[in-house]
Amino acid sequence: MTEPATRRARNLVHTDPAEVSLQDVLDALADPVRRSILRELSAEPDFSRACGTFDLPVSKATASHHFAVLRAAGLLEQVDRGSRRFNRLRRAEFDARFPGLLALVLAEAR
Amino acid sequence: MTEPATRRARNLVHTDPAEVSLQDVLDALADPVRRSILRELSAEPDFSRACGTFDLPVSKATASHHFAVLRAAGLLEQVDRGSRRFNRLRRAEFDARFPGLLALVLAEAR
DNA sequence: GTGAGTGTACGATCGGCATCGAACATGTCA
DNA sequence: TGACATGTTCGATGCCGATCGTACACTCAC
Repeated sequence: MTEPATRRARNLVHTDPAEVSLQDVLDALADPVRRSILRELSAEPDFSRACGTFDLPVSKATASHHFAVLRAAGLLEQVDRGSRRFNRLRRAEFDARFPGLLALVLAEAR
Repeated sequence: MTEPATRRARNLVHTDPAEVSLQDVLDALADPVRRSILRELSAEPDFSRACGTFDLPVSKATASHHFAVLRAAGLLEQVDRGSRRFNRLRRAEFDARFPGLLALVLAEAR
């Protein structure tokens, strides 16, 4: 672990999937916009998509809120590169905590 | 399939778990009262518990609402016996539609 | 430095859902 | 028939979360 380079990165706090409650996870996954983020994220390599590159039917402010909820639920990891924030789906860790749940979301039709 | 005996039983409509959307299921499972119903139900034989026998922190009207939501989500089957309505957890059918999901709910601590 | 691009924080609004009491419907039993 | 028990329906209420516009913070390139 090296020191975070930028100031933004220092304020980025993550939640360990192992410490997330089922309640929080279900609340996070109950929103269709958030599930679409997870599906879109699962289709490409880790940290290849910044928040702003997602095609979402909501405003920039709302999208930011959804990313924060997903991060707090232990569903994704984010890193700052330049002025952008890149995302990674925490497949293994999350699946270890809630086996099969992520698969259901990613398999959802649409 | 025989004809329903009572009038109430004739108005009892069920939802096939195979036709339930992930959205509806997540909405149903996002409520802690509903999850407690499922857990309590899983601990005893099928159709051994009537709606009124559950120890829930809500009024009679609200409890009735929760049972209706669970039934609509394909999570439980109900039969009328006398003036009571007995419940069965649709383990196999639901697990076939959403593998692993019910297990997570039943394993929830509390 | 300035400017543009990216993302967050803040405050306000809005809609939907959980909740309730009361009335109603149904069924059982005396 | 009456009294009682079980469960649903109805209308109203209150709260929480999704949503937005705006302002702000940060980073990079020039």
